[in-house]
Amino acid sequence: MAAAKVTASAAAPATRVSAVFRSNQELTRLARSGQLAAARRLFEEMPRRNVVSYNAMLSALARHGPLADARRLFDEMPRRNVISWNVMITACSHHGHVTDARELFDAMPARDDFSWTLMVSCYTRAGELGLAREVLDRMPGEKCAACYNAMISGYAKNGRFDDAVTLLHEMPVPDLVSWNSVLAGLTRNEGMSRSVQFFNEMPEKDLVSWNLMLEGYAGRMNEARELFDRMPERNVVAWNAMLAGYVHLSHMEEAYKLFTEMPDQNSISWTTMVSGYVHAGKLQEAKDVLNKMPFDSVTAKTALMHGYLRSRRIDDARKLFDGLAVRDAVCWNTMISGYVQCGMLDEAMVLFQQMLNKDMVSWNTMIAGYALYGQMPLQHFMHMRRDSKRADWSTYACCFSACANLAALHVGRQFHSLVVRSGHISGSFSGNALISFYAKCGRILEARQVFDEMERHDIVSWNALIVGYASNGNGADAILVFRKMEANDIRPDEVTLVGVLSACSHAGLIDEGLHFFNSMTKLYSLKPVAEHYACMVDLLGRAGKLREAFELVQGMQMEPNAGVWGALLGACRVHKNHELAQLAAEKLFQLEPRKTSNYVLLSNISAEAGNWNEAEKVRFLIKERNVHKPPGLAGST
DNA sequence: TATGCGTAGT
Repeated sequence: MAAAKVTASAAAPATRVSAVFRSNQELTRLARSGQLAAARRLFEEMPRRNVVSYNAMLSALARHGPLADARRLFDEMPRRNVISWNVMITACSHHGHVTDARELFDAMPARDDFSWTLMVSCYTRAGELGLAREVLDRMPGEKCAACYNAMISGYAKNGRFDDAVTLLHEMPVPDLVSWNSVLAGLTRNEGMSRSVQFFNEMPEKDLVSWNLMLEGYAGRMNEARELFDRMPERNVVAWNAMLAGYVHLSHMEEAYKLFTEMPDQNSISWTTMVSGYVHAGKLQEAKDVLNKMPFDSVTAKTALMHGYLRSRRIDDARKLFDGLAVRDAVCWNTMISGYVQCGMLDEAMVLFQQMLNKDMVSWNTMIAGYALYGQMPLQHFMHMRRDSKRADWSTYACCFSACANLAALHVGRQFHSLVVRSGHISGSFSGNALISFYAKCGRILEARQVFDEMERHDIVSWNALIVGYASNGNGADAILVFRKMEANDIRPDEVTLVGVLSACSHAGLIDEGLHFFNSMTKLYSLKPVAEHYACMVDLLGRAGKLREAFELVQGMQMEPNAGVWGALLGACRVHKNHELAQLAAEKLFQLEPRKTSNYVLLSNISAEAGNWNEAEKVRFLIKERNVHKPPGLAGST
């Protein structure tokens, strides 16, 4: 043995190096495609490993395994280079472990442009824009464009367009990616009128810019088509955006026509078709498309699995799941949630325990499932959560939000006592979730008690209490808390104002509401967003001032969203304004073509107005557009 | 060879 080793190393170091090289390539491939088990096996079997082997294995674990495993490998590595550190930071960032990411960033011996960019995007992803900006500003020398872009898209995603544009102009050479980041924020959050304006002002445009605009027109196919025809060139992404538009409207004939006309279809085009048929309730067609699909795609199979599960065809779904070569978190969660919705909690639990990379959705699904069926093996969950100790606050937060959404007061109380015993109450995360939980369950006094017992209050704590009072119809107390918050020198944010405005609305404080709304910008330098307009429409609507409400909507700087039209529609119902209801409903159907409650509301308004023809027409629309009731309420189908 | 994901699935 020893002799053979000596000969090998003396004979041809070059071949040995290339063997490691080849193994590394294979390892990288397995890591990329998510074949974690195979990657592990190869890594274990490799007679020699270099830093690249370790990095490849680390990135496989970072992307597809539990964070703890990645960390263990990172700590065991004989040698690390800057990429090892960067991969580890990425892993922490993806799992929401921002503090760990920062500790690594501070500890690393040398940083490259990548590291700085990673840290900025880690913070923006967590909504910590201030900290992200500090990192960007601290970056020595000439800052790279990617780092600026991470910050710009962080601002844009959070609706801070002025900051995004300001930073864009501070860049030595703003590239197209920077412009496109802002445009992406606009098309996804602000509606199209502002996007069009920005798009026209862009110094140059590429395919990404055009495609973002197309994506923004989703469901408004006349406008989309017009833009599509105007494009100087089209790639598969553009075609896919058009396809998604038709699919979004459940116009599957048109989608299919487009699909056959496309110059080339990629895996996303096929997946879009599969999911389109699934949402249209056409499972056979979905299955046919999937079978013809020349790519192996977890995403497409997950879509069909979802369809089966919605029709309670558990065995068909499970067969698909078992046949998957690569399983990511989404497909696990889909299968687990399918079991939960069918009341098969034991099966759900078995899968949940087998799942390696559980995320928030997995935990939420299981906890909500047990809460739904009135059981909750609390200790069991807490034991299981040991594998990622540091995320304990998030477990509690997610328990509380599950309980709150289900109004599971009793179970939530049990969690509360567990939190107290485990000492996690001091952190504001679980405390804030607890406030919201009690408030959502209508126990505002208990919410208040939690708030009073907390050591420190951040903006979220104050907001939770204000919104809590408001949603429980106690507008006066909400405003009292708001005044106290101001007295404590805490600067209100957008959420605070949503709470305050809805408090005024619930309490019938019209003048106060108008005052807060009109002085938002001046007093708190907050620009009203769609949610604030929705509150004001609600406020004016409740007071019977429908005309003022409608004028407010027409004067909006941004595209009114579904919340705004929904508030108007609700007000129309109370005050029996049939014409305006019709208009608001039309807008809602465009924005949320699949939401049953909108159709039902309009149908009811028409019926109450004695307009039976109209009511019948709306019911027909529901059938024609294949609008589905949400799963769980669907009964036996 | 390894790292900041334009479009798809919970």
